[in-house]
Amino acid sequence: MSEKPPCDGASAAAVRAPRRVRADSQRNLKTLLETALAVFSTSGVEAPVREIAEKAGVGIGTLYRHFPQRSDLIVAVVRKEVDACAETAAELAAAHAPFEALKCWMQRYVDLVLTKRGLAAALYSGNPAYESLPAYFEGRLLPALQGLLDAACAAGEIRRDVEPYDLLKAVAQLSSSAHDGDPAHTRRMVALLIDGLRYGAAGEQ
Amino acid sequence: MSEKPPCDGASAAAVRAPRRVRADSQRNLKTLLETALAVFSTSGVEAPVREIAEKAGVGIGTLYRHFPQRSDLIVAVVRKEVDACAETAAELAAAHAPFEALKCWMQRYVDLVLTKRGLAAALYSGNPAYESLPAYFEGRLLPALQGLLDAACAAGEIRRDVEPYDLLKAVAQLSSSAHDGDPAHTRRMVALLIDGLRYGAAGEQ
DNA sequence: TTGATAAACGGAACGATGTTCCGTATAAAG
DNA sequence: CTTTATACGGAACATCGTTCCGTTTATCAA
Repeated sequence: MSEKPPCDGASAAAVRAPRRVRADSQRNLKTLLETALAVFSTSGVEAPVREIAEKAGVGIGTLYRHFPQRSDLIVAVVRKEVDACAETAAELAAAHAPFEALKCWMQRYVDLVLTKRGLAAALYSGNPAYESLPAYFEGRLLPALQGLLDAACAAGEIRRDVEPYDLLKAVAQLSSSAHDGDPAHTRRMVALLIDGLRYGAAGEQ
Repeated sequence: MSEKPPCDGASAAAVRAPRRVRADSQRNLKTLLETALAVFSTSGVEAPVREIAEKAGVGIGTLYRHFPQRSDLIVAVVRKEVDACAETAAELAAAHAPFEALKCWMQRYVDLVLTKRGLAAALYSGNPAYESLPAYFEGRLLPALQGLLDAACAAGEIRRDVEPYDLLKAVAQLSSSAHDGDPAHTRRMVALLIDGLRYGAAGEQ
């Protein structure tokens, strides 16, 4: 058996010392994600991978090292966006009154849906690579919205008979039908929908 | 000016004698449509055009002469399929009792939706080439279903309070959710839905 | 029947795209 | 500083959709 210097106090068997991840690798990964988000928002998800690699100042080989398939990059970007949107909920809840936070977050969610132009095509493409995305959407976004709704309910600012899932879906539908209209209209309609939550609240006037 | 032999008794100006469409051209067009339908049903709409041309025993140039864009071929096949489905309605109405005809046609419609796997992606792709398809669906299928429903209503076999549009959409949804399930389940559920039409009919037992 | 001719055919070639491969560069560890 | 695992870069490949143009052929008039 080959002798290796002890990793630490643990038994020397099995696992070999895992070298730390190279700094440039981490940097490139971060840059690629940011660039891909920017490009996807501008040109849609069907943008060529080469364009993303170039704008990130990185070779195609590097891109493919981090994301073996084009779909992996798309999935990573979407998940990161969803994460960011979900995390916004807590921030808004801490900074505003419950209903105000809810209202702001909904507009944030509209942004999320709006910038994902062309993603629906990928989702419905039958490509197994995207199958996990809808579940991820729900898993992250539902709890976030649930928290906001609970807080607003507890404060007596909104009614209690609305399901987070229904709300999420309704807003998504309002947003997706606006692919040929102006985003301002979508925002107004969503605001109207959310205002509807105040009707019949516990602390009604 | 060049001299041309007179076309016919009409004034010699403007229109020249339009030569008849070549027989091989018509034949190739027909073959291409049939082959494309077969290939799309097997491999999905994302099948390469070259494969279709080869299986049709035709050069790519010929395919592109008839369908300048890949999307043109897809649209043509879909429209032809929709036409065929719509025309089935009249045949079934002539051959069966009203409700039986309705029931059969619905299963025919399920087939139509089922074989169009992956077409949803094209529809939602934002490609303007497919924008006209949903309207064509409604324009052809709604009247067909309307006729079957009217006949069944007149015979007192079903209730009158169901809109053709709602029915079409419901069945499509039942079918599309089956992309990961078995078609048999879809068929049973659709049959159940249609049987629901008999509840509360004029001539109820 | 036989040219003349417009129309259709066939497929090589082009450009774009996703993906692979491998020689080179370099950050981390001793 | 030397070593070495790791990551990088980009040429090269395969596969698309699409274009182009020389060749073939169905139609029509004589």
